Amino acid sequence: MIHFSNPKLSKEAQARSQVMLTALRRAHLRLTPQRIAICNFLAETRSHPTINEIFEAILVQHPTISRATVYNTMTTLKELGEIIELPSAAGASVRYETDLRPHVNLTCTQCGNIYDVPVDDLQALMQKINNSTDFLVQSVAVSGTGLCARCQQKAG
Amino acid sequence: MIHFSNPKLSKEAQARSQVMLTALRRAHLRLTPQRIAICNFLAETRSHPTINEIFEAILVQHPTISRATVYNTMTTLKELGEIIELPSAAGASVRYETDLRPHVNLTCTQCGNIYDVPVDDLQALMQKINNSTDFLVQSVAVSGTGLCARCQQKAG
DNA sequence: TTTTGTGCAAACGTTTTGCAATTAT
DNA sequence: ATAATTGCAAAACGTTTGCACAAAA
Repeated sequence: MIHFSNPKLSKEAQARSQVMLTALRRAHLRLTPQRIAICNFLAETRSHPTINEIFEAILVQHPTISRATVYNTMTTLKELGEIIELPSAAGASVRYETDLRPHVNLTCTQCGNIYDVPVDDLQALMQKINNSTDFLVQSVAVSGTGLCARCQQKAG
Repeated sequence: MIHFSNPKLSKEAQARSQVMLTALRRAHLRLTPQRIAICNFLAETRSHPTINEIFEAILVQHPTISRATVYNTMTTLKELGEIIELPSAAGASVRYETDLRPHVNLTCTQCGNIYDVPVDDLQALMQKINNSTDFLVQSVAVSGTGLCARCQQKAG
């Protein structure tokens, strides 16, 4: 099995990238340089990048990549369940979640940053929802808005 | 105090509309026919309407209203905290929540409908998040995706 | 060699903006 | 009277699409 290891990536990032690339291969999809670059980027970032942020990051080392390819790849990875498309506000770009563990996303209304918060009983909440309705729940996203620590200080 | 009561609205809807209109007046904003029509519509619907759905509904009785006015009014009502802008998926129109009680929104991936589910311990979850981070949480939205009962039957 | 994926450019739908005319206060 | 709001049209923005070319299998 070819591994496409990238010496610039940390061990953890390499592992995460492999998971995504393996998912692609298992689906009989081709491992193009563009897809590998995108998976590597997603594996090493801890942010919640937009399509454009991914595009610009990869543009540096891969000057011919197109936005359409980034869209295509992100849609594919989403369909494979390797990433989650975060719901977004009016007109704003969609952001992607690469940490698949159940947690809460807190969006700062001032600076726009998204913070991840682990919440242990999220699974219980999801169970509760599933038991109390005839709706077949496939995913639950808990997102909060407010002010991050830094912006609270600035605002006074 | 003028009440702009609309005989076509149910008692409950009239009351809900009044709450929104009062909020506008308290903010020293003007009670235009367009704003009144929008508040009346929001008060009587149990759906999660898009800008366009609101626009088309009001167009019937108010043929000169423009989409921009609907956008303006919804932004204003949102800033006043009278409605909530629901996070949406890529490219999709924003939908609005008029039921401000804490609950979960379940979006059917098949038909796109949004269902409201009351969850009693949502307040507790919000408290927990507030206690475990230095993030000042102002609102929490729990949204789920999956299949509604009707679409489960269709899919088999 | 076959089939999938890429990159480009145009199209699309939603939302925002600027401004003159209108209207609630 | 005056200040806010409307309606229009154009622009901006994110996203999707169609297709010829390139490249992975």
